[in-house]
This record gives sequence, C-alpha cells and structure tokens, in this order.
Amino acid sequence: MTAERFDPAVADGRWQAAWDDARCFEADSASTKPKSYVLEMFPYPSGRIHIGHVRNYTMGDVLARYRKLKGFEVLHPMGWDAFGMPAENAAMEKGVHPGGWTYDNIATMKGQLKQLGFALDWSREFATCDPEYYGHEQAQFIDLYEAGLVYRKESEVNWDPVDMTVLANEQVIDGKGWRSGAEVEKRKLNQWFLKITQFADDLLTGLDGLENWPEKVRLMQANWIGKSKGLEFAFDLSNGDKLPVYTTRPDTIFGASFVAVAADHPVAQAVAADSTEAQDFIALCKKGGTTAAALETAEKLGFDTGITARHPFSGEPLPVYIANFVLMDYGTGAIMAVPGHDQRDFEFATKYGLPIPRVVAGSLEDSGKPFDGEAEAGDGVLVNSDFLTGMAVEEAKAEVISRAEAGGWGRGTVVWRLRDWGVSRQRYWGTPIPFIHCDACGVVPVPKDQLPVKLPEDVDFKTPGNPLERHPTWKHVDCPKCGAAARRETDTLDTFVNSSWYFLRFASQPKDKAFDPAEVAQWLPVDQYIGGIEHAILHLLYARFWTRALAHVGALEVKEPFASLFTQGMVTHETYGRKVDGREVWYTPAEVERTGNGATLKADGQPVQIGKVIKMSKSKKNVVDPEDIIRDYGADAVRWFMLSDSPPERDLPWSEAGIEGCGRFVQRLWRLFAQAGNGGAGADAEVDMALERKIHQTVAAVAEDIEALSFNKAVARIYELVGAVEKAPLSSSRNSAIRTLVVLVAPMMPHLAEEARAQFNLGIGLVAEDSWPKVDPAMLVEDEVTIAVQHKGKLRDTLTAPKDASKEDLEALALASEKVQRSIDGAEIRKVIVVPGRLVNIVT
RNA sequence: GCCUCUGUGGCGGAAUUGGUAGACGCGCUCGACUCAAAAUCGAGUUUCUUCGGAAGUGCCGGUUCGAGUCCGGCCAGAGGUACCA
Repeated sequence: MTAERFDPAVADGRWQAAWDDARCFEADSASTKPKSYVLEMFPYPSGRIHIGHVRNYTMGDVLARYRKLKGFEVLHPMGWDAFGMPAENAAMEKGVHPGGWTYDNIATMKGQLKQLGFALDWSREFATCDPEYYGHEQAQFIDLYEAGLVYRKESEVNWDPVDMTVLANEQVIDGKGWRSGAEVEKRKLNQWFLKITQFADDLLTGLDGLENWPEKVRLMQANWIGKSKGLEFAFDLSNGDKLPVYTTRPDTIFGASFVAVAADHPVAQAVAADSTEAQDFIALCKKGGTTAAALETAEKLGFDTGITARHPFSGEPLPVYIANFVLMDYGTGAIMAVPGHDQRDFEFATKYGLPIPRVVAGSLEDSGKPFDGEAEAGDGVLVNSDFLTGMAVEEAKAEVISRAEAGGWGRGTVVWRLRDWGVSRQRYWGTPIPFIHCDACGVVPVPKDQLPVKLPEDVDFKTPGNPLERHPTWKHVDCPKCGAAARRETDTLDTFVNSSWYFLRFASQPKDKAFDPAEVAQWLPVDQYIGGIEHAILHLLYARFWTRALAHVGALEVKEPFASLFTQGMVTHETYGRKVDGREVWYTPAEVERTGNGATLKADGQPVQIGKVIKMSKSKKNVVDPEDIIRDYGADAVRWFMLSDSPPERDLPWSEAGIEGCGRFVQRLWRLFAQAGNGGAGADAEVDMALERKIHQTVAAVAEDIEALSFNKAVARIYELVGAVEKAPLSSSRNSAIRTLVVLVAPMMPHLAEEARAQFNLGIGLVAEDSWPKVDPAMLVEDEVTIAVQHKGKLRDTLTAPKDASKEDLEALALASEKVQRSIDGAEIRKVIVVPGRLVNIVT
C-alpha cells in the first residue's frame, strides 16, 4: 500500500485477521477489571445482513471498543436467533431442509459481519437451533413446569383447513390464510402456557427501577400489563343464579340501567340451551371480525335474555342482555352497564331504548343536565345517587367498595390486562416441548438425562400440516414413568422463548448446564442493550419474565436482565416507482439515476416518481446491500455514515452523497495521519497551547458523547478537531494531536486507525488494545471567553474578556462598546444584568 | 378515541440550570490548481435590507432583563394501543 491513499480492500481484512489472531475481543470471565456487557439484539438468520443490522451493531461496537479502551473487561457477543417460520417457508418453497438453510444463512451473515470489523467475541457464538442450546432450554422449561409456572389449557387458535396448520394472528389476512387463501376457522386446542401473570405486579413495579430505559418503552410495557383497580361483585339473578361482574367505576353504580354478558358466558349459554333465537344471536357475535377496523365500525348488538338482575342498593330489577361488545376473557365476562358514563353502554342503551340516568355532573346544580349525544366519562361530583350524592368520584369509589365488603357481596380487586403466555406452536422448526403423553400417567416430563429432545432430521414439508405430527416414528415413545406406549408432545416452543435467555448463555456456557449462576452474576445485568423499538413489548417483557421465573426456581439471582436499553431508529431511503398498466412498480436505487430534482430509470432513460422516504424494505425495493457499499467505500466509511448526522434514536436517511462524503473523510484523515512525522527538527520544541486545549476538550467531549450514545455529536466534535489540526502550524503539539486522533477515531474507524498507526509509526501495538487518551481537567477551561452584549435582549456586540473578569469590569467593557452606545442612543440605563463568563444585558 | 414522541436553513441536524440560534456534515455558488475532468485547497451559503439594521426555531398568547428551551391553547406528522368494563 502506498501512503497516498488508504485502501480498505487491503487494510480491512488485514486488521480483522490481526484482531482475531490476538484474540482481542474474547471476554475473560476471570478478569479483575471492571466489567461491561454490551449487547445488541441478535439477528434472525434470514439470508443476508441488512442495513438496519449494520446500524445497530455499529452503535454497539463503538461503545464496546470505547469501553475496552477505557479499561473495562468487555463482553460483546454475537449469535443467531435461528428458529422460526421463514426457515419452514423456505423448506416448503425450495425443498431444502430448514436446518441446512439456516446454517447456510448464518455462514453468509457471519462473513458479512466480519467484513465490518465488529469487535465481537466469536468464541461464544451459538445459534438457538443448536441442540445443545435448546436442550438446556428444555431443561429450564421442565424446571418451570415443576415450579407450577407451566400449565396446559384449551385455547382457541386460527386454523387453516387447507394447509392444516395453526396460523399466527399476523398470518390471517381479512379472515383468510396468508398462504392458502382459505377461510380461517377458530379451533380449540390443548396448548401450553407460561404463568407470566403470576409476575404481573413485579414486572410492573420493576419498570420503576429501569431509569435507563426509554420512558416510551416503560409506558408501553405498563399499558400492556394494564393494571386496573375496581370492584367485583355479584348480582342476584331472577332465575336464582349469581352473576359476578367487574367495574372500575363502582361510584356510578346508581347509574346502572342494564347488565350485559359475553356471548361465551355461561349465562348466555344457558339461555341458548332452550332458545334458537339466542343461539342465532351468539353465532352472529362470533362471526364478527376481530380486527381493529371491524370493531371500530361494529354496531352494538344485544339479545334480551328475559332474566333480570337485582341492583345491590336499590333492589330494582335490571334487564340482562347478551351483548357483542362484552369480552369473555377480561374481568368476569359480564358488566354492569352505566350508559351515562360509558360510551359503549351509551350506544347500546340508545339503540335499545334503555334509560340513561346521570350520576356524575360538574356540580350538584347540573344533576338534571341532559347528555349531548355521548357518555361523559370524566371526573365530577356524584348526583342522583342516594348516599353517594355530593361525593367526588374517588371518594364515592372507596365508599361503594367498603360498603360492598362490609355487606359481604363484593370486594375491591385488581384486574390485569396481561394474559398468560401461550407458547405452543404447531410447527417443526422450534424447540420441541419436552413432554410425553401417557394414557395412564398423563403428562410426563422427559427425564433430564434424555435431553435434548432433538428434532428429527428426516422430515417432509410437501404435505400440509405439522411435520412432527406426521413423522412415522418420532412421536412414538414409551412412557418414562410406567413404560407403556406413549406419545411425544409434537408442539414446539414459541421462538420468543429462545430469545428470553440467550444473554445468559452468552455470559456463561458450561457444557452440562444452561449457565453457571456465579459467572452469570458476574456479567449480568447487560450494561447496554441496543435494538429496535419493535421489540419494546414482547421480547423485552418475556426476557424480563423468564429471568424472574429462573430466579423463582433458584437458578439465578438477577431479576432485571437489561440495566440500560437503547432503541435505535430505522434506516430510510426514498422510493422510486412508476405506474405500469395501473399497477405500481418499484425500482431499486441501483436501477435509478438521480438527476437534480428528478430521477430516471437507467434501463430506458424515462422518468420515475420519487416517493416518500421510508424504512428500507424489500417490497418497496428502496434497499442498499451492505456488502455492496462495503466493497465500494470500505467498512470504516460505512460505519462512519451510520454514526453521522442523525441522532441514533431517530431515523437515518440513506444517501449516496452522504456515504461518498464519508469515504472522502476517511481519505482526508489518512492524509492528516501521514503528516504526524512532519513536525520538523526546528518545530519540535514548539507547544501550541490553543491546540493542546482543543485536544483535551475534544477527548472529554467525545467520551461523554459516546457514553450517552450521542454518536452524531461525537462525530461533529471529531470533524471540528480535524479541521483545527489541519489548519494548525507545525509543532510538537500538532504531532501529538495526530497520535491522539488515531485513538479517538478508533472506536468508529478501527481499520483506518490500525493501518495508520502501523504505516506511519504512530505507536506500539494494536490501537484496539490501547487506552483512551487522558484528559487534564485544567486544559478544559479557556482563560479568555467571548461575552455577548445585549441591549433590550438583542445581541449588539461581542467582546473578549478574561474568564474570571468581575461583573463591574464586564459592565464597563460592555458600555465602552461603540455598537452598544449607538444602540442605547442616550437613553437612560435602568438595569444591567451581568452573567459572568457569558453575557451583559443592558435594559433602558 | 386515548397515551407517547417530534416540529429549527435547500437537506440531516447542533444549542449546559432559560443566556451569542443555525455548531458539524451533505448539497449548492464562486475562486485556486489542471489542457480538461476527478481529487484536493480557499471563500461564501436563514430570509429581507435603504448595508444602519430588521425579522426569524409549526401557529396564537403568556411569564421573564432575556424563551428553540418554561406555562396555556391550537395545528401537523410519527409511533403505541383499544369494544379492557
């Protein structure tokens, strides 16, 4: 390589190999240094790395490399979230085995990650589809089962009658199977559940301790867990039964004008037993779509059962309806309806001509105020409510609950929105659930010495349905308890289970068990977790749950796995499209020539429409392949682009001009590094104090910015310093500035840093193994500062003053300014505000 | 509907506890070098201007000596979520 140009095609590979040989990034659990666990959400091996991965892993890499320079023992691992549907789809479409397809993808993607020079500890790599990994997961599942955290329950699934398979909600489009197009049926299957609801309170209160999580994510989780407080009480029905209901507004109890039950409710079922009309109505309720859009427009429908419920205070009979808007799986599946103060009840009462009494109003005088076409759910004072009249809402709630409890007909309760986690998947490519069904012994766990329960290799994807179910021999086993012929469970675990503990396995990976608790305690919690906002709820909640569940069975001490969470934005690009025969056709950026304000298709020279700037996606074809841009610009330019300009939590618009600019900056730095020896004999003694200060300030600021993950600001600081060093006259300060700069840019541009140090003799050993430059606090303050002078709050002049100049001196200096005097123009000075080191404001 | 976040030049975006708005980058303009181009280097780049200044951070108002920042009310966009009783 010549010193003229930095050639990433040669340098990148050289240094990646050097880091590997030196085992730079292998974390040592025995180290006495302070630890730092930096983790990015591991990828699904879909085929190729996409640009979102590059951004995610570059951020984590900068932090990991920086922390290493700062003297931490850093754990920065990588692996593969390798089970899931796409592998099975590929098997069906291409006739390949899901395992072969997955491991091929892993090989490709690992090669791509290596090309980016990430400081990853590859010695700890694993894929969740490795039998060793999922075997330990099966053991954990059995432990949770034995601790009572796993149970089986009949549950409804989406069933595709053509593909003979269960579909996830996302695979049901307009009520039809996404692949077969067949009308999806609801089927009841016996499925496996995890008792996440047992930890609902703990998962909710635990959020308070996660100060270094985005507020947004904590809110989303809190809403998902959905704690609500209210009153549960039972109505006496005219047929002699009792009907429990749940309400969050017990204060409005005197406004109840009817009672409603869900279509699946036992009361509804009992009525339907001798009424075909009721049967028809229940069938009608079940037919309705469950999509948000369908519910938005769905009309409130009801069926009068003829039964009445006795109001607990007034004794009045209230009609009991079967209603389509009442859900069986929330609360008790039955409600007391208060049309005046609940919009759904209001619509229902309006349609069926039921009374709409007012029991809450702005003041007692408004007790007769009519409703304006909708319910009033707001705060106020109780009216028309017997002993509650005059009370505030909160006070009335407490009063009703205490009377119900005293009378023994109800109690204050907490209800959660969170449901138990259904983990059964009727799929091949997942962790087999390690249980055996025996006619005599029931459900029996596979003995631990027989784990892992491995997936069979010889499977057939040509026939629809679950290959495990159809396999000729796999499921036929003997019962571990009684030895009689029995059947293996053919469901596999939801892939979210795989990602619920992988961070523990990264920290510790003994052969004989999932992890060593002491070693895990040493690394956990993850100090910085980085990933996409799309995992804000499910993955992060499940991982928090699984960690607690393991702690519950005594497997570890840690409760919160991720001390600090960062959710990065997406990489976006404009779209290029054209209407062809009334249909939109999309083109990739590579197929398009950008011309000033417009764009044309290279193939025919005709214009294409420039569409919105949106997340890169295959369907809109607005994608760039990381491998192409690494080849064109080198890993460091790509990494630099990922960090520049946009704050990391926001979207990053990809642009050709932007990456070109980064490529130029890499070369500009290279030219500067090449000058490190140019101090010259005569200049060696010179010290450039201004430049020395600038260096210390920049080192301190960049460190702060990286710690805060404000990479765009760190980048701007480095640009500034580079500009200053370039312009500075030759001196020993300038030479040492260049040496410092090499280390300063190393977390972002590691290949360039190593190559420059080696090529220009700028130090000994690998930059990756070096330490972060020391900052002298005395060098962070300037002796002279610029003071702004305002008149009536507007800037009139700036002046230079010693940093500790007194208020009096500053005021005198300010008044001496010609520009300021011209602005004051002889007016009387009423007040002068002086902020030392900052400004003087003169008020006339 | 509810909850959360975001609105700053042509673009991405900076801006300590309220204290010089537009750092830094991209793009663009002009100049140098070159036969020419690329690369590189230098100067400029919020708007208006009578060249003194004036206006300006989505809109309207408020607090303050001073507001991008704080308060009240709107508007727009993004995300989350929902017949959750």
